[in-house]
Amino acid sequence: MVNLGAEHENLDQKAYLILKNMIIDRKLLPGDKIPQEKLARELGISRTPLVSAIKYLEHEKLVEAQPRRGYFVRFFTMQEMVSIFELREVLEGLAARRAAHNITDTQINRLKTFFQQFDPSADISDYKAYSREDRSFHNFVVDVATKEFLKSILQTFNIISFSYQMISSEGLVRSPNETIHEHLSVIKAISDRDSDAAENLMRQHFKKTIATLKQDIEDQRQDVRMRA
Amino acid sequence: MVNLGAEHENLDQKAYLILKNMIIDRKLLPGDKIPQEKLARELGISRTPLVSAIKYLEHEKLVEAQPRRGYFVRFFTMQEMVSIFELREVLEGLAARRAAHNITDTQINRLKTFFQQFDPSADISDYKAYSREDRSFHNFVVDVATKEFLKSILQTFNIISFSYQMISSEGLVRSPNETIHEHLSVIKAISDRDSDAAENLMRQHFKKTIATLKQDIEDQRQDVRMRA
DNA sequence: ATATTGAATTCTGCATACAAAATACAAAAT
DNA sequence: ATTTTGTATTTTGTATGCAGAATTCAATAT
Repeated sequence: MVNLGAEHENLDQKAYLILKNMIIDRKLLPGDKIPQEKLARELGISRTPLVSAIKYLEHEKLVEAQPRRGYFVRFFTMQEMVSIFELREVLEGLAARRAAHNITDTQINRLKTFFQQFDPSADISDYKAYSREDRSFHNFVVDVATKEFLKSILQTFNIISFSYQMISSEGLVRSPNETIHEHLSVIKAISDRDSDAAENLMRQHFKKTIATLKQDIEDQRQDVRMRA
Repeated sequence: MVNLGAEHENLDQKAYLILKNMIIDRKLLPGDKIPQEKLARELGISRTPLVSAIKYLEHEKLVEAQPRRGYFVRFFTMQEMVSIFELREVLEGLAARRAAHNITDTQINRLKTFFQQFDPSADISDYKAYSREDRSFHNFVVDVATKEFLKSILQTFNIISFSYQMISSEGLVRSPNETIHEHLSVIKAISDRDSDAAENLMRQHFKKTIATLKQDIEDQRQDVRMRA
């Protein structure tokens, strides 16, 4: 018998994934109202599962409810982006620690391939590719850490970070040539199964990003809302 | 005009809070199926907002969906409880750091009143009162830290910890006489606005609890499910 | 020209309806 | 006595219906 455990994926879930992607891909921009009737028609479903999906996203803080007025894609202020990175700092710090503790030899081999395509001593100009690798790398660490709760929370914040691409190019706060050494050192610590180092290095990595973010806010000195 | 900003609280939200309390108060036990029709009738609402509420709780991992079969109050294994405390360690560590940074003089005065009713040198026997104080204290720190995301995530895990009271008496993993000194030292660090110390002490506090939890698991050496 | 009012329209929040799936249970078969 | 089968009942997942709130927009007043 094939695929006994086949997921009965309901419309909620489908609508949820589609909506989420619309936000990530910026088909829906921050501030936009979510047109229930229209969207439901486009997706060929009724409002019921769509509303369900919207409420998932409300819980993830990607969407904001205005009672009796509707649901809107959320704005994030720079200050909120700092909060998100602070959360990622401690959560991915924990993930790195768990990963160092749990990782298998096979996973170590895979881990060591991350960022191999980039030469740290040269000028890394393909921001898009680097950004993609960055995202995969962080997701991989979380996967290895393998704690359900941690994973589900982090997915949300990861998405927020990366979906706000306008912070700077391709969602990267700092340049590849600056971060690649940090990435490589985290990879080394996890591969060495050194939990303490893994957590500390990951946190340092984020602390530096947060410092840069805060500096950017200082430099701009406006109450900049993060519309493109 | 009075209470202009009155919240238009919808039935979703009401049902959500009621359900959550039913789980915390153990009116609904882990493993129990959530009876939609019956509950809706009891609450005097239709299934629509109730299902909405249930799905909130599913997202918070307090409830588990079995497609086409219904929703069930989740079981947590001891291992999962350890994961939850690991999360609380890093998240409340961050909260303590932020609290030390943000706290006002008024808040410091309030903070210092926590645990005053207990004498650290005597034998603290009222576990129930201590447990309540413990919970208020942790919530207060999170409130002072005041970051929306952090707060909303932590509320969930706090509730999971405390709703699983059977771990030991009143949800306390360790005895009051053991933890009160740690609580007082966290209070001091935050009052002194020493961010680093606040984070470290809070993390140490949790690390010890986690160690005790793990030891308990060793001692029991069974795949104990956490039904009362 | 701008502000105000009020009817027409749209949309939300909730209840209800209903088909398909799951469950319970009784009767028949082993 | 246990297992199997078939039927009745319950419950889920989704669509639809509807009252009332919000919004729009044109007509009137300032």
